[in-house]
Order: sequence, then C-alpha cells, then structure tokens
Amino acid sequence: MADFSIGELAKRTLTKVETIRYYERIGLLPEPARTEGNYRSYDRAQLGRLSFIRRARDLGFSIDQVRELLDLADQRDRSCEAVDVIARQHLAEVERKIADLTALRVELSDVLGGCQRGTVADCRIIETLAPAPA
Amino acid sequence: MADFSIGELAKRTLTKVETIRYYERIGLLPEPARTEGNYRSYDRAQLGRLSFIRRARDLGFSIDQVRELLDLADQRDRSCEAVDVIARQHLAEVERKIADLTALRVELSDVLGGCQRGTVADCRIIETLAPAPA
DNA sequence: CTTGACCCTGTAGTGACAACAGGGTCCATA
DNA sequence: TATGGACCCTGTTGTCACTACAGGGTCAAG
Repeated sequence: MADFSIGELAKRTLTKVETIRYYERIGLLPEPARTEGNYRSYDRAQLGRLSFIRRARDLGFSIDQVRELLDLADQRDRSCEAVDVIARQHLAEVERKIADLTALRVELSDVLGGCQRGTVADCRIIETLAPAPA
Repeated sequence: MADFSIGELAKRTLTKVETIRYYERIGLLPEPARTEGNYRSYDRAQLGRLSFIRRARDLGFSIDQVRELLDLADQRDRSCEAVDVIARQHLAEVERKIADLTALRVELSDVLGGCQRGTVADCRIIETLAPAPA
C-alpha cells in the first residue's frame, strides 16, 4: 500500500535523510520496516508523524515538547489529569506564540505599506515584541 | 538614566548571562558601555533589542532571520525593494506559523474538552499538522 | 556486468547556546 | 579596614539538534 524509501520520505517532508535517521536513533520515530536489502521502508503513518515533528520544531517547540505532544496523541490511556496538565501548558504556550506572531505580522505589514507608498515607515518592529514579559 | 548590569538584563529578559555575552560575540547585540571596573552596562534600548531577539528565537526564527528582522528596524536607509522582499518573505512565514499554531490550538482545546467530560477524545493532534506542505 | 543513484552504519563537524574554571570587583557588615 | 559572599570578567569545554562526510552495500538501467 504505497510504502516508500527514506529519500522519498525526506523529499515529502522537506527533511534531510540524516535527520530522519537521527529522529529514529533518539526514539522520536519508531524503527521502520526493512526491505530485503536492509533499506528502511515507511508508510503514511510515519509520513504524518514526521510532518508533525518537523512543523512543531519549526514553531519553536523543543524535541522534548514534541515528544509530549506526540504522547498526547499516542498514549490516550494515560490519566486524565496528566493529559489535562500537559495539554493546558502547551495550549497556553501556543496562544502566547500566536499573540506574538500576530503583533509581528502587523509590524511587517506596516513596513510593507510604508515601502509601497515610497516613504520610510516609522518602524516599530523591535518595540512590537520588546517589553519584557517580566 | 537607569542603566543596569548584565545580571539585571538577564533577569528582565529571562536569558542566561552567558547567552547575552554570546549574542555580543556574534554581533547580534552591540558592545555595551563598561563601568570603571570593566562591568558591562546596559540601557533600555539594549533591553528592547534583547527582548525582541529572545522572543523571535522562541517563535522559531534562526539567528540569521532575527538579524534580518533587526536590520529591517535598524537600516531604514536601505533600498525599498530589498526591504520589501525581505519583509514580504517574513510576513509569509509568520502567517504560515500563525495558521499552524491556530490548528494546533484547536486540537489542544479538543483534548482538554474531552478530558473534562471524562471521555477519551478522538485525538487528531498529529493529523492537524500532518499533511506535508508538498 | 558495470555505472550511477540511492541506501547502510559509523564518526566527526556546526549552530546556538550552557556550564565550568580561574580570577577580579563591589559592598555590607564585623 | 578587612573580609565574605554575590556578582562580574575572559577563556575553554560540554550539550542539543542536527548536518556532513567516510567507507561501503544495493539496485535498476543500459
């Protein structure tokens, strides 16, 4: 049912082949099936899992955080309180990041607007994310 | 005018002292003034700059991307086209990240909702970010 | 049956910090 | 005034998350 090689998987997820093997070594991806010639063989599930990992990493989550998020999906047999605590923490972080990115988007739009009008926009990019959360 | 030490700056930006010195070494932060005893002395501008750097890093931007964003704020004398191209690219990336995080937020909310009702939610966390952008 | 693209298992190098080591500064208190 | 603890200085080394070889095996095409 449409299995594919590590190179194929790498291409589809915009990931380096070495990175996929690295994720396998640290246990983030399960050991895949092997072909007769000892080549790794992946399926759709692995593709989904790796896509998720890569995009979560791109969003600034650490490997350990990605592991937790994957566990939320994998181990649904865990205690409800544990799931709740972890999901709640990640939700708070996600919402904070959305807020920061939204502010940054406004500033980038302003820069573009100023540029299109041929004027020098009063650039407040730094101020956007500047005030320390403390 | 309320200058402060590296330790103070570290506390206010939730950054390690060593990280601040590292940013100075690679030219992301300008060399600060020094006190009589050769201690680094920072002001509000540096505080803002460092806060921006830390939060941009947390949002998954690389050091080089942060450098570009800072340049958008610093070098407003650059050509309009260059600014436009760079700002446009970052805007696209920011919007993509917001979309991903928004999808993730929905899934985390669902996990919490299911948990509160004491049932096991049909967890689609992975599927949320799964389909390869290809 | 060879050649080039791909795969394998190592090990070593890089980017972005984090953690010492060995020493100097500062200042509140004895 | 001196001394102890908190903080600072400049190195150098360690860690995390990849990334890039090195040296060799697999495989479909010609």
